[in-house]
Amino acid sequence: MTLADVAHQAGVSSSTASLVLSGRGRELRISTAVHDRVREAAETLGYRRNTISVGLRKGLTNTIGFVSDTVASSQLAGGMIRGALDAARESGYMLFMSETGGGPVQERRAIEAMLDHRVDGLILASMFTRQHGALAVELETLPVVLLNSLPPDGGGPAAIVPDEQAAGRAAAEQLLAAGHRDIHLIGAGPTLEDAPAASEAGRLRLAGILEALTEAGVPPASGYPYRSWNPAHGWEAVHDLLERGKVPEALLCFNDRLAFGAYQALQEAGLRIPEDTSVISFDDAPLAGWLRPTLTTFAIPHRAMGTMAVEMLVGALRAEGAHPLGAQVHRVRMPLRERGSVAVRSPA
Amino acid sequence: MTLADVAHQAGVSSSTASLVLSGRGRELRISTAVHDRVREAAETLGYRRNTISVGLRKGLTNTIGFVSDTVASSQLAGGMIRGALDAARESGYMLFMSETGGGPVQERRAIEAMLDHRVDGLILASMFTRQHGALAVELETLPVVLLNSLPPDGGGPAAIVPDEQAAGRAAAEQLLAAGHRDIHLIGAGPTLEDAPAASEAGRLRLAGILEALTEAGVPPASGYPYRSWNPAHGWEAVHDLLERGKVPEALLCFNDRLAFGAYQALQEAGLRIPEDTSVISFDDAPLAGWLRPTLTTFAIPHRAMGTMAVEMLVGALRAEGAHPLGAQVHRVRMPLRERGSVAVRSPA
DNA sequence: CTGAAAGCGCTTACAG
DNA sequence: CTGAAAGCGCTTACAG
Repeated sequence: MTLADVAHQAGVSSSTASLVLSGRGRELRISTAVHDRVREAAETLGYRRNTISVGLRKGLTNTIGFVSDTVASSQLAGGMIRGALDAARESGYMLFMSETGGGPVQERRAIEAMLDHRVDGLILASMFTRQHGALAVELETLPVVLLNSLPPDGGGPAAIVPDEQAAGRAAAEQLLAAGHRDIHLIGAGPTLEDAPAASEAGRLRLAGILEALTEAGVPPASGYPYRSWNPAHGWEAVHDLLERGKVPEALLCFNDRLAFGAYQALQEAGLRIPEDTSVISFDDAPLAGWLRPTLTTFAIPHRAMGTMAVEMLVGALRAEGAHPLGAQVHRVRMPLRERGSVAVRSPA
Repeated sequence: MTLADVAHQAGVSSSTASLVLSGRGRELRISTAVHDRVREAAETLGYRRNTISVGLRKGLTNTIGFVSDTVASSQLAGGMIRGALDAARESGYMLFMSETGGGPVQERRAIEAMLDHRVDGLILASMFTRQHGALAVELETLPVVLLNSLPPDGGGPAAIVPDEQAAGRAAAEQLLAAGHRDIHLIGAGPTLEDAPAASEAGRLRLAGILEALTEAGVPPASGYPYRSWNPAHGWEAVHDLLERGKVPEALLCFNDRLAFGAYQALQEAGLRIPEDTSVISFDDAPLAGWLRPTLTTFAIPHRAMGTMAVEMLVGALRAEGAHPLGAQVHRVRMPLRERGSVAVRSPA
């Protein structure tokens, strides 16, 4: 079924059929009769426009490349894909997916493959918030947005990241407002220097936390920096804390997996959450809703970020055709999921 | 940079340049000199073949569509995407991703979009193993594979699913071999009728379990059927079990989330795993490795399944060009991850 | 208001 | 051994 078939069936030229079917018929004052005949022919023949030929002819493929390190397979940030996919569908774009595993060489190859397929725009997504390496020059010719990573030094494309620092502040403020003064940091701290080097999120969360605590005149009671943030680390930190003989009033965990480990250590010691110890955290992984009690945590707005990435791209494409996007960094608010792990402490 | 540019630079026609660059030069005995000149021109000009024009000309796009209900965003089966992406890269294919949310109308639309973009083959993936609904007729013209779902009644495309029944058998046998005779089923059972209607996995796991237990003359001590399998259900079941005053010897949980809930109830009651109660499960979610003790569970081989789907498609495409795949159902073995939650019971 | 022609960038018979 | 021509299925000036 080609356009020629439809045109023939409707008894018009393929130019006319093309005009009608692409919606430019009215504008060019094609008669209603012809209009209807073409529409009907297309309908009865079950015609569908061949996107490939359109792509070749127009130089635009209605296609966006989504290159990530391990977003799909790591099962932690699927929301970004969901948001991107939804927004793409809304705007009539298709998404090419690709995973690099994180290596710059693989990233380069993945991007080349995307370019070979003539994507109209490109999303470069990261599992964890980090600073992105230098980008290939070819990328200066089409709109690119960094999703969950920061532009390389010396400028770069637009970027979308969670507002980690604000969330850090908010987490500390949440505990302070609940009356806690004995606040332990699990994952980083106690000073600004004790942040995992590779983690932008860690650095910013810590900065926000320390700002709020300092302003309140309540320095952290302790800090347990770790390079990676898994339950075993959370368990270890809290186990150590308890061995020193003190029951912490409040634990500020740098992510939900650490909080899970903290739960385990607390519960093994017979302590109750939140009556004995309050816990607050970041990420809002599915886990957070499964814990007992459910975990109060600041969500990474993955889905909103994914949506935003596609919308920015589509906006740029519709604006003046495939021009590079400015180098703004968009920081998206991390919403608080208030659940059951923070207790209000009655003033002593 | 087009082929014409390369040809011009090398001083040959674009036919010749095409032949050389597509690797058919040797075969057609093009002179080494010309060969080298074309290669060099392509190199220095940074020529990359325009996949879109090739697609139009050949009618083949080197593209596979991956339509799922919620595989990427549910964050439970990311391995399927990973496997598919890896295999596609290996074979020089690109993957279009799309998520339908599960509705048949949305699925239909997603498939049409894929067809409009002239994918060479199609993967229809499900989050949970289920029977797939009827497929549109258009799909009879290109290779399709169902990933993690079974063909509709009356035949259909090839399908890849985990071998749930064998895993059910193996799980029961594992507990029996460890000397357990007091085995409680959490999630389905105690009889074959007590399976969640919508879950193919539940039905088959249960069938396998009951086969093995019946053969051993050890009927399940109890069964707790649930329609959905979340930690809260696991907790509830085990809480109920304990309220009846008995400490179960072994819990056979229908997935890791249920097992997590069982852990919570057991630990809140001061029971030790696996000393007091053994626990075994299915899925091998990331959670399984985070629990204390780590959870013994049968993994869903998501990644292998994803790889297999692409390889089958590519095989069919390379064989005799885009013919439909036979209706075999491939059942992939679910490997046991033997960890710390099952104890050997000394004979009383 | 509608049609004929050119062209997007390739590949593939077909000549020579 | 190499080149000229046609054609994949569209869209877009350009005529009329």
